Amino acid sequence: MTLADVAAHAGVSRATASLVLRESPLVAEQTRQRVLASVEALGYVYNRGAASLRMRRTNTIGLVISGLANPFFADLTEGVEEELRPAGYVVLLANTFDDPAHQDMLIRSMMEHQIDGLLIVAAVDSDAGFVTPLRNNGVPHVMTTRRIRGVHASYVGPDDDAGARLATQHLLDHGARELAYFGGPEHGVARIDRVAAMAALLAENGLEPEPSWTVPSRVSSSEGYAMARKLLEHGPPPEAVICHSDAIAFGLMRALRDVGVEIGTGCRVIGYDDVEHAQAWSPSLTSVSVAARTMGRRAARMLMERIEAPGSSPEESLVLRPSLVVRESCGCRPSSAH
Amino acid sequence: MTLADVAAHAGVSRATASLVLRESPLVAEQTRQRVLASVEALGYVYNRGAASLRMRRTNTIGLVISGLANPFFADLTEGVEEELRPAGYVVLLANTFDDPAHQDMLIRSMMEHQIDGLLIVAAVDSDAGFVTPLRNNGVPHVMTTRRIRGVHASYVGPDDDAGARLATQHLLDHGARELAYFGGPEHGVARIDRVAAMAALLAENGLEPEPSWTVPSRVSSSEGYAMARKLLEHGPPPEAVICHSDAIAFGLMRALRDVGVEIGTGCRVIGYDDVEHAQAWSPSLTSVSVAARTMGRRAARMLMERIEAPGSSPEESLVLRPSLVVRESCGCRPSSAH
DNA sequence: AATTGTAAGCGCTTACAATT
DNA sequence: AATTGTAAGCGCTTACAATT
Repeated sequence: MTLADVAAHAGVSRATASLVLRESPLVAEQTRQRVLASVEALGYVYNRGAASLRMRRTNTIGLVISGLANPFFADLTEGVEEELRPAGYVVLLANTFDDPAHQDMLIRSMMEHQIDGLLIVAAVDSDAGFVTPLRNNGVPHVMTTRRIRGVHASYVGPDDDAGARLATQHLLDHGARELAYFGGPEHGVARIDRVAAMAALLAENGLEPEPSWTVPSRVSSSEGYAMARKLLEHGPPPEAVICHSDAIAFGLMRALRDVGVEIGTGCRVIGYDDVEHAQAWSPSLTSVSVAARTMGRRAARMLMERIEAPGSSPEESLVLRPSLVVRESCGCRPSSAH
Repeated sequence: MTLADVAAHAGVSRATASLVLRESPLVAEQTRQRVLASVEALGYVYNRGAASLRMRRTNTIGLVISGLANPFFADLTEGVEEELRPAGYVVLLANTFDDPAHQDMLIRSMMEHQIDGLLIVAAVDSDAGFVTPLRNNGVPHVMTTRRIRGVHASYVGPDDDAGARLATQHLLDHGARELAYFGGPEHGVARIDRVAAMAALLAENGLEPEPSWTVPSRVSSSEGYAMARKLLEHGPPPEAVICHSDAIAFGLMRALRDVGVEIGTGCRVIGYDDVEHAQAWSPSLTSVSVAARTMGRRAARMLMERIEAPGSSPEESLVLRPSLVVRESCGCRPSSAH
């Protein structure tokens, strides 16, 4: 069942049939109707692969994510799709599980599928070389969420400096003097930037981050829990802690509960990402919100622009300002929790 | 940069070059090395689209998900990928946002991309006709997680009857007499099956579900919260409630807290899905676990088998038995919370 | 002038023939 | 007998020619 069958059924040439499918104005209304009727009658399904080969464009974009199970990335993925679908693109999704070697494989596989462009949340410990094949083959690409040291490519991500300052300032306003930045991948640029921003703001106030609690971790609630329990064996928590993610904050809060520290007074907690459940937790979690879905949309839009304007377009960087969603865990008592 | 270039560089024909890429044993080791060296030297990237057209097989499978932001489906997606990737498949992902019309579009789009098979978590209110185009065009497909009334297709999903009984029995063992099934899409088969199973088991004990709390809802913590708050205005909660999802349970627990009901004593709560944060919540959430990742793997495997054995294979149905992960919210006090 | 058809080609694979 | 090459074709699109 190919276009040739449709053409035969409608009594026109394959060329004409193709023109009506592509909605060309060159074909007479009568003929158009006839062809469309044949498509319907035969239940013809367009072969986009064949068309892509001929047109040298697949209308497919690759999305490489470091960990889909993280709701932050799931949201981002939804944003990407929302933006790309209406524009006629289809997304090829792949998960690296934060493994750089796997990531290299996936990028290669996507290139073999002739993607028109690539969106990537790079694995935390990516080697800077992962973009080389993309650049060499002129595949438009944009990185999002995570910056990798040494990689120069277009980028859409959160302003980590601003985010960390927002949280730090709020805690200082609460009168806290001992602050820590808890968790996050050790060499991740995000963690490094946020810790630096926090330290800078603290320094302006004659303070410095609590070293024993300013430690890296993997990003999950169970990791946050385990690490917090260990630290709590050696003494009480600092007055306030900013967590690298909401998941880590959930783990930390559970650990604090276990040892009888009251959250918001005994220890002020702020999370990062403003995940859906932050609101339902008790106490509800104050969190730095970076609007994952919006970020996905912006990144997708930037990629499309780069695909349209090939070669010429200079590398660009879009940084989104986060906001602080204030709830209870920092010690505030909002009039209504919801 | 095509295979022809590689062949020219290596001084062989395109046919030979193709044979070495496809790892045919027909070509001499020397020639093989020469071609591989040329591939390397030229930085050649295989065009899988062209090969697919010729071979009439794309090694691509479609995955249509009703809502990726739900961590349950994100896990499932990871399971699917884990299984499919090593087998040489690439997954085309699409999100329906539970919209049947959008779902129909996506399925069509995937068929145009010549997917070798389709895995689908159907939108809750899917029309039974959504499989027709797949069947008509002989596209192997398997449904997972959700069963749609009137649709006959291969399926991998949880045993909702067993899951609901597990939770109900546990609550009965705690001495609870007033039980409710809280939330979930009104016409969803899962909710209907679970409520029926619960009612059956209760009937054996001379009881019936608490009607005022056995109500449908959308699946999110904020919906669970809102609905619970509304019900709590009219009186105290039942002795025990099984929630349609962990997210709903989180919302419910928050609402109970707000009005001063102690969870586990004033009201026993059991969730469904055993999401990661169930463990970190306080109290930690007892939940019916259906192992989303495993389900994804099984569904992927079934699909691959159906692709290998075309036509012949009869429709099949694989049902996975869930387990009850007992924590604190039901009133148990496990020796260690983690 | 408006509409439709011819023919080549996108980058591969593979049956079969040809060469050593 | 072992290895390599020839040529056709997968299902489309599109420049250009041909027809009315």
